[in-house]
Amino acid sequence: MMISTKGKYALQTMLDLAQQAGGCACGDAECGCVSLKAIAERQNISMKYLESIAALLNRGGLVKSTRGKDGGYRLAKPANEITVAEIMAITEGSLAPVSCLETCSDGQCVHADGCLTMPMWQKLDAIIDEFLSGVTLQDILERRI
Amino acid sequence: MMISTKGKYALQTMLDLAQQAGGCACGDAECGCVSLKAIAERQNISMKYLESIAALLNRGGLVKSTRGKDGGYRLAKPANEITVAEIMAITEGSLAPVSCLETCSDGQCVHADGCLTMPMWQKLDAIIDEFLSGVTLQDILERRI
DNA sequence: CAAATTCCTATTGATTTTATAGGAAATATA
DNA sequence: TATATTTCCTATAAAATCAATAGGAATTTG
Repeated sequence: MMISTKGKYALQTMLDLAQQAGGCACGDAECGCVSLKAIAERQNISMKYLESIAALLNRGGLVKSTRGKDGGYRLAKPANEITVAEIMAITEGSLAPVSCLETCSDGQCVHADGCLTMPMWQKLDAIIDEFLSGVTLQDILERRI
Repeated sequence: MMISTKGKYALQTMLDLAQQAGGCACGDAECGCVSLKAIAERQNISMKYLESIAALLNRGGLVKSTRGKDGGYRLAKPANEITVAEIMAITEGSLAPVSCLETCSDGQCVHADGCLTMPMWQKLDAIIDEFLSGVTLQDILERRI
């Protein structure tokens, strides 16, 4: 499996934030602050687990957080500027199809020269990245894909 | 990671078999029988682990085996008719990018109707399969990719 | 001050990966 | 027939990763 529940939950969370934008309890239509509790309930995900995922998205700059009562998360950019590739890169670390792809790029593989299969893995990696880089949250919400 | 060492070793093994075809110790130019011991040494893989991988390839119909002294494995089809997709399907079970893709196809997911992301995962799955189905052992050996 | 929320660190249980071990069955050759 | 070599089969184990869970500190609103 390429994408674990971590990446899957992260995408669900980002989509939830995009959908709920402007519906914050604070009354400010511009705010769009959504608490993890609300997301966890709607998406049926353990809240404690979601906390660790939200922390990744926060550190990765995809969401902004507000602490304290009535706090929560909101998207750091418009939904049409956030791609699935970004979300996966932050939560899954890497989507490289084989682990040695990164070792190879880093020049750490001693067999890199004679490796017959690396060009194929590199191309597959590029194809996957190209596809996911072309899908934004907006695309998914509008069912354009 | 999408492809574990199991799939990676399986591909190495198949390439090794394709390269050594005809070079069997039995002297028969048509035989091409290669022992796991030889493959394990050349590819630097644990022989006992390779045994379990070879068993998968055998049951999957990609190789044929001969038991006993001077026995070994050989490709069940010409190298230009064996695709990487076949090898991965047999050794990795599935390359589905998310686990729920299969659950969804089986009609077991109760949220399938409203699922926003499934169409994207299905398309990604199709793209990956399409690519790997287009790469044969021969392509890799001739460095056509 | 109370309630709600994010933030932080540590731990745990389950699953998967990556083998290892020991021997049974088959085959070629001397 | 005996021996060496090889595939075949089942069981076990060590290590890594995944998927949470737990407890509380820090922050903010009212």
